[in-house]
Amino acid sequence: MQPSPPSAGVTLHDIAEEVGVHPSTVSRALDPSKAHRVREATRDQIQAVAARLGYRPHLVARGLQTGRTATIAFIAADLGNTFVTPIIHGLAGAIRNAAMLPIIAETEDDHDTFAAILDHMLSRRVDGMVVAAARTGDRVILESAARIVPIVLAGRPLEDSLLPHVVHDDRQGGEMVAEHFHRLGHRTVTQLRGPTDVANFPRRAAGFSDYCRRAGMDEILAAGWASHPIASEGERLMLEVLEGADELPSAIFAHNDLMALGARSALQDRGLRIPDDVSLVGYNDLPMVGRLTPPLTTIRYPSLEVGRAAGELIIELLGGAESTSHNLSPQLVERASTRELVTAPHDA
Amino acid sequence: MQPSPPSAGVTLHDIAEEVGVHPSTVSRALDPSKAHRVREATRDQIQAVAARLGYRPHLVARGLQTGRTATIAFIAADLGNTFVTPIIHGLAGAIRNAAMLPIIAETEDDHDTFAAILDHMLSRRVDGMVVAAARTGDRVILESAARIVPIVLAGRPLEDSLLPHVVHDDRQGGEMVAEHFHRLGHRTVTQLRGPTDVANFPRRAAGFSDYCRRAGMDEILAAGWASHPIASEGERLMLEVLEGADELPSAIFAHNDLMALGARSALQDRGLRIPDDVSLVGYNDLPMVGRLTPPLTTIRYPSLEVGRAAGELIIELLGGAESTSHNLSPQLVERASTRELVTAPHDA
DNA sequence: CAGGCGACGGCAAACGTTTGGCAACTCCTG
DNA sequence: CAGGAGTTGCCAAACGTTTGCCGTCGCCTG
Repeated sequence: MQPSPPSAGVTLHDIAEEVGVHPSTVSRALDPSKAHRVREATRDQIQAVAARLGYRPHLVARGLQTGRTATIAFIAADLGNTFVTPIIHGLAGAIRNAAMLPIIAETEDDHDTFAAILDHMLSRRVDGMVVAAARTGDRVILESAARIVPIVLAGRPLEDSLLPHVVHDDRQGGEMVAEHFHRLGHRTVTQLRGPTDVANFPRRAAGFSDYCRRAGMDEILAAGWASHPIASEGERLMLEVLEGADELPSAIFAHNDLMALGARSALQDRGLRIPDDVSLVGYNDLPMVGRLTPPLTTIRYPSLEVGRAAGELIIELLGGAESTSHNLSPQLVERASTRELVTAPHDA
Repeated sequence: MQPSPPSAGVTLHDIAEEVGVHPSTVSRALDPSKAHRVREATRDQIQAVAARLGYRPHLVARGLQTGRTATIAFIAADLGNTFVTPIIHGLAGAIRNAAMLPIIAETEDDHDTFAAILDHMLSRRVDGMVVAAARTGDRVILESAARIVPIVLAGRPLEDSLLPHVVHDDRQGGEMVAEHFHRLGHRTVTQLRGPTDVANFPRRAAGFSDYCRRAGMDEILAAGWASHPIASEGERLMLEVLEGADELPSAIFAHNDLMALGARSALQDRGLRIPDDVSLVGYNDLPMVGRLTPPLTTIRYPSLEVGRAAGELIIELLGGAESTSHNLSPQLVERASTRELVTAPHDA
C-alpha cells in the first residue's frame, strides 16, 4: 500500500475531515505525549488515515506555535579547517537523539560577518547556538545574544567570558609541551605563536612560557604572533627565528599542526633535520600527521569530544539545567619528531 | 543609542502600534521589494522605530506564510570523512548570497537512517537538498522526494538516476590512473576497489579495467570490494592480493587515499618499498597526502568545487531553471609514490 | 437517585508573518 | 468642480500547528 500520492500538503485538517473529528483531536492522537487523551479506537483510526495519506507534520508551523525549532546553530570561523569538522560531527551526533539538527554558518573570522550571522540565527529562532568562532572582540555581542538563547562556546574559549564553554585546557597543553622538551634535555627552546585574538593561543603561550621560566629553560622569543594559524605563517615565524637569534633553539613548539608543517618546510630548506638537529611539536593531532616522516609529536585536540560535549551541554541547558562548563584534558602524543637532546662534543 | 532591551519579542505589531499604522504597512516598509508602496516619510519613521526597538523578523512565521525556509539540507554519509567537509564549505559559500543556510544530517550509510532523514527534511520544509550520501538502494525514495523539492546529487553519483547531479568523472579518473601506469611502463597492475554500492567506485573500476584491456595490460583481479572505503579495508584487500597472486603487480590503484594508506601499511609490513618495488596511486588528494613520504600520487577530487556547483545549481533550480548536471574533470596529481618501472635484471 | 469524577473530544485563540483586495485621500486635468 | 489616476495604507484571511478551557457523556459511589 503506497502512501498514495507524493503527499504534497496533507494537513491535520485533511485527516480530521476524513476521520470526522476535529483537527485538535488529530494533533493529540499523533503526539505520543498526548495520545492518552484520545480513545484508542479513534487514535488507531487517525493513525491509519495519517499513514495512508502520507501525512508529514509541518515543522515550520509547529515551530511558530511552540516557539521551538529543533535547530542548533553551529558557527565556525572556517569550515575548511580540518579541525572543526569533527566538532560538527560530534555535535550532530549528540543532538540527534533530541531530534535536533545543526544549521551551519561561517564567519571567516570577520567581526561584522560574525555579528550578522548571530543576528540571522536569532531571526531563525534557533533553540541554541554552539560557537567555535569567537574572538576577543566578539564578547559583547555574544553575551547579548546569550540573553536570548542558550549559547555554548566550543573549542575556542573566550577570555573574561561567563558563557558556558566546552574547551580543552590550552594552558596545560602548553605546559605539557614545555615539560616534554625539558624531560628530553632541551634547554633552549622557542614557540611559534598563533593569532593573539584567538584565546587558545595566548593560553598555550602562557602555559609554555611559565613552565620554561619555572624550569629555568631558555626561551627565545620570536618576534610576533601569526596573523592566521596556517602553514605559511608558521614558515614565516620559523624563518624569523632562524635569522634573528644568535643561538638556535633545539626544540620548537608550533601552536598548531599546520604551522608546524610550515616550520618543517623552513627547517628543511635550511638543511636542518628533524628530529636530529631540532625537535618539533605541533598541536591538534590532525588526521594524517602521524603518518608523516617523521611522524609529528603533537597535542591531541579532542574535537569530536568537544563537539559531543557541547551538544550534550546545550541540550541540558534547554532542559533548564545550570550551565556547567567542561574542560577536557590535553594529551601529548609522542612521536618521532622530538627526541632526546644529544649534546654535540663540540669542545672535543 | 543601544537597541534598547535585549529585544526578545518585538513584532510587526509593536512597531505598527508605536508608529500608528497597520502591521501590514510595517511589513511592506521593511521589505525592499515592496517599500515603494509606502510613503517615504512613513517608511523612514517605521525603519527608525524598527531599529530603535531592535526588531528582528521572525523567520519561522515568515516561512509558514511564504512556504520558503531559506534552508538547504545537506545529507552526507559520514561527516568524519575529511572529503565531505569541503563540499559543505563550498555549498555554504554558494548559497550564502541567497541568504540561505545549510542544515546538516548524517546517514551513516544506512538505508533506514537515510529514509528517515529524507522524511524529516521534508517535514522541515527545506527549500532544496544536496545529497552526498546516495547509495544504489536509495534511488526510489530519493526520486520520490525529488517530486516534492529540488534535489541535487553531489559528489556521489547514482546509477540510472535522472536527478540533477554535480559529480566528477570517476570513469575518466580510473582511466587516467591506468594510463599513468601504462606510460610508466607497468604491465601487471591491480586495483583495490571501494564499496560496490557507492557509484563512484564501480565507475573508477570500469574506467581502469577498460583502459587496461585496451592497452593490453595485465590486471590482477583482487577478490572483492571493500565494505567501506577506509584504511583497514585497503589493508585487507592489499594483503589478499599479496597472498593470492602468483605474480605480484608492479602498480596498485587504491580507490581512495584512505585505502591507499592501508595498502601502504600492508606493503611496508612485507618489506616492499614505494615506489621502488611497487607504485601506488590513491584518489581524492586529501589535505596532507602530498606531505607523506613518499608523497602520494593521486587523483584530485574537487570537493570544494562540487559543493559550490551544487549550491549554485540548486539555487538555479529554485529560480525555475532547467536541471543541468555538471561533470567536473578529474586531474592526476603526479607525486613520488609512482615511478617508471625498471625491469630487474633477474636473468643476469 | 443525586452527585461527582474521569474520559473524550470540540472550540477557538494564538504564534508572526505576507498579500490580494479595497477604500480613502491627494493631486491633476479639463 | 467633476472625474480620473495614482498613491497610500487598512482589513482580513491565510499558512498549519498546539493547547487551555469547557461541555458532554457514561459510569461509579453513597
